[in-house]
Amino acid sequence: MAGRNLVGPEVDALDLGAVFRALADEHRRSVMTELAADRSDSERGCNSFNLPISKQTQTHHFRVLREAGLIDEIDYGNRKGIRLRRADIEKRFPGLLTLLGSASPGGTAPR
Amino acid sequence: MAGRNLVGPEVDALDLGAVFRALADEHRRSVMTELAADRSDSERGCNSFNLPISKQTQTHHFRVLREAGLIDEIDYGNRKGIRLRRADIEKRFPGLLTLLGSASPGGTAPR
DNA sequence: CTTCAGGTACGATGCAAGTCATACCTGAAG
DNA sequence: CTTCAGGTATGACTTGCATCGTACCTGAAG
Repeated sequence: MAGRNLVGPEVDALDLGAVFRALADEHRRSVMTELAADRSDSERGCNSFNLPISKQTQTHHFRVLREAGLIDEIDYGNRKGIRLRRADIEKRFPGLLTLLGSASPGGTAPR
Repeated sequence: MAGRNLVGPEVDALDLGAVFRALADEHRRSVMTELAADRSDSERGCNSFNLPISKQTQTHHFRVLREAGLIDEIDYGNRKGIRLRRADIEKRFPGLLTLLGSASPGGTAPR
């Protein structure tokens, strides 16, 4: 079976407040930074991020990211796929994903 | 007297987490959106934003914005000036201020 | 069928954050 | 001096949120 896409907000309904609230958490931001860095936008598993938190908390965080409209969650029943909504984000909030890359406080020019 | 500038973090020390946490609040984000919209970057008074909250809470919010490195607070003793750190923000997080402009969920083209 | 791993639902807990009340400080104007 | 408006400090309250424990669901492999 192809898996069902769990619902998130439409492109036009994306709220900047929800996005900032979602990105305010360290763990969620690290997930988004990883996703933004991978330009192939391949679907990833939930535990491919090595988050140092319990699985219930991971469920919570991915839900927040989805409800903010940042990722898609594909439900396969006993496992789940994560995909970045790059096109939608770039359309609604251009530059946001680039911003996530310039996170490290040593910045874009380490040398 | 010229007024003393209250201390905030240096440009290189700006933390994206603190910035997102600061912008997660509605009131602080509205202040930042107003500041970002004014390209003259003139110094503004604290009560020129018409925030529907008490003055103690306003003190709190401006402090958070300053500690995140987003604004400067100039202390005149019995009043205070607010100035956007546009250059620093653009240097460290290019595109962030533009992002604040595309906030409204009807977007850049209301009509 | 049973077993097992990945994921969710619900509830409880602990902590951070937004809010305001009271009291106090600061500088300008009478 | 006194008065007054803008701002801050401290403390209390309340809400939101990140976290986890227990229990349950789902699909795949024996």
